[in-house]
Amino acid sequence: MKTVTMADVANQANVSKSTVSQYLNKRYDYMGEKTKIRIAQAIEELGYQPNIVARSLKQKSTKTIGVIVANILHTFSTEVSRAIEDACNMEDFHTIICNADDDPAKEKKYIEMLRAKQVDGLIIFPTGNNRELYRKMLDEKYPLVFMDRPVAEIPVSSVMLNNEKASGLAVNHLINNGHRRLAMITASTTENVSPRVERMEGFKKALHSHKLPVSEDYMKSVEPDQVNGTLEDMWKLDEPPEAILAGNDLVLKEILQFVKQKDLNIPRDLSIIGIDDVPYASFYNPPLTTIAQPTFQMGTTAAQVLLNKINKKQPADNLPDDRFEPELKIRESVADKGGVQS
Amino acid sequence: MKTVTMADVANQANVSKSTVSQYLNKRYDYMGEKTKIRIAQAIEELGYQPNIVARSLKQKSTKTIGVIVANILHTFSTEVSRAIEDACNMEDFHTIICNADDDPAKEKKYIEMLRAKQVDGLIIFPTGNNRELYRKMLDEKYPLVFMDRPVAEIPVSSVMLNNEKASGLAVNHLINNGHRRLAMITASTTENVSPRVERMEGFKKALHSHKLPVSEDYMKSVEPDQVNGTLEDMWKLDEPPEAILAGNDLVLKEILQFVKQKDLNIPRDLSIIGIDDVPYASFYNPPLTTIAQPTFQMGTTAAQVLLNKINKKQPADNLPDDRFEPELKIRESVADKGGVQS
DNA sequence: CTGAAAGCGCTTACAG
DNA sequence: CTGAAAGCGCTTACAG
Repeated sequence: MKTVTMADVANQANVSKSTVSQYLNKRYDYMGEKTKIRIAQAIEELGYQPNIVARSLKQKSTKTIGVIVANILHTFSTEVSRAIEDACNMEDFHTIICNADDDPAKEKKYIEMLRAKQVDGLIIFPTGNNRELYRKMLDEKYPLVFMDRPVAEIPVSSVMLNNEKASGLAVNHLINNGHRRLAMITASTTENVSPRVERMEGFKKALHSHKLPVSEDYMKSVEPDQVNGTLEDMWKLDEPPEAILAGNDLVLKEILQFVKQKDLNIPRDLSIIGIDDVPYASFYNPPLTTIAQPTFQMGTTAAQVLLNKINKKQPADNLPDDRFEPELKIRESVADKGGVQS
Repeated sequence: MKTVTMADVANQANVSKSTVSQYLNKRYDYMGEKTKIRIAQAIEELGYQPNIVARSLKQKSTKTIGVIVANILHTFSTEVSRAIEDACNMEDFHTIICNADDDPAKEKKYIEMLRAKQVDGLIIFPTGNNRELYRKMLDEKYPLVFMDRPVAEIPVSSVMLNNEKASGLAVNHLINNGHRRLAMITASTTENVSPRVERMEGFKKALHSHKLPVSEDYMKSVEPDQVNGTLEDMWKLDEPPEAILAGNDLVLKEILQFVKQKDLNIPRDLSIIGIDDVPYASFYNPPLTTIAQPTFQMGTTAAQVLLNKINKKQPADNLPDDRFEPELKIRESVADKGGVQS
């Protein structure tokens, strides 16, 4: 299994390595027709495949980018990653996806590993706790874009959802259908993960603007494994909520499990809206009303912004953060209690 | 952003590049204590990060493997991929995942791309239509393992499910619960994709062994977008099936959609079992009885077999194909019609 | 139109 | 205990 190299091709074709290289890179400008043919034949006969590692070393570009996802278990992450991959493929870039598992230490390890592998740029769903590292990359002008979350004081372009609006859309829909006692559960906000904070804020604001009371008992930010206990507590209240907004897909799953365990009927006993249009939403019983994120657009945009930075088409992080619009997908998990349609 | 190289570190520490390299590779055998410290300091001060691309070129090993999945939309693929990643991480190997999208042309492109990138080995969920390429890799003794499917006449170790047993488990469970009219739908077998064929075979055999008639009207292998039409046809029969076995997760999804559209009740009107333990199985309404594949084990095994080949611990493809055992997860989508429990 | 030469950033016998 | 030198497989000015 001796590998055939460019030198072998050059020999076989009776030209120099330089010429073979030109040929491979389609710089045919002054190349003789017969030379081309000889080279093509030699490549064919020897079954030559260029060694990209060698090329990368010389060119100082690997034509690949890294993406570090905070947590691959979210459908959001997988969908966005796929969109990034597709967009990169269009431009002949490859993609290496890593899962930080919500662990800043892992995130750091992956950033270093990917940079050691000389990826040309990074799209990071930041855990938020590697500020020095982010800062260093910014200072070095290393091509970087954040996804889903910004990082305070690190002015790097970030591709994000309009999170407040996402909650607003849900609250409006619920209120328009006659609901009054609305609850919301998000994942833990202890790390100050901004989408969770913003979604909760949006929830409060929307309640306010409808002149509804905002009760702390109805608003919880907890770890997934505590969602069940949290719901138990709510159900012990004199007035349990009539509707609940799940801050993301993992929370939704826990809520659905609780509903089953309590043998509640959706939407008769409880209306549900989930942020993230989970894959089973349309064929669940009942079909689930959700707030969809435009994952495809978001991934595509992130890839384009990064590729522009890599290609120096865009000098700095001067553009405003992109905020993408959520979309309400009305299905059947919200009861019609005779509210006003807006 | 001038990158700092090993030469810079050597200068700073007043040693040669060789010594720095030794240090980095922890070959401390004869290294002076003060030398070590000087090098460590220099690395620290300069913020030096080794360039893995350069190392790979020299060492002719990238410490990364590629995995080419037939279709990333299957939960099976994503779960197995994650297991492979984890197993590789343990051994300090990286993983690049590519999605062939059931398209042999894409598969070929990825094989070539990954080999050009000098990955040390490949795990392929084969589409089956690149036999010459597979053959070539076998001949070159390039480290390779197949997942999910074998390839006829290409004796490369393949990690697979015991597919016949998977169907058998489902049929037995259904019959034990008093069902008689059993149907099965799998994805298209036109490409001779063996798991689909084997699952259908297993279904037939199990029926036989229970002395039940095998009706062609109840056994269909079609593309996902034809599942709905196929079911419509079955429901026009004088006796539609009482129970249906979904050959994989994508087929299951289509069946569930059909059930909803026809407003059928599971399991009163129709019992369902799906091969692949889909993530929503436990909290669907009703919870879905499934046949689970040991995806974690399968991925881990594939990674280990490949890593062994790469490390030459294992000379050839002499080991028998691994067949992994499916597991019946009894939940609530199968009616109890008073059969005999086995 | 094509080739000789230098160099990308490492590693690795080998010499001392 | 450490260094000089060659080489991994390419690309790219530059010369002719």
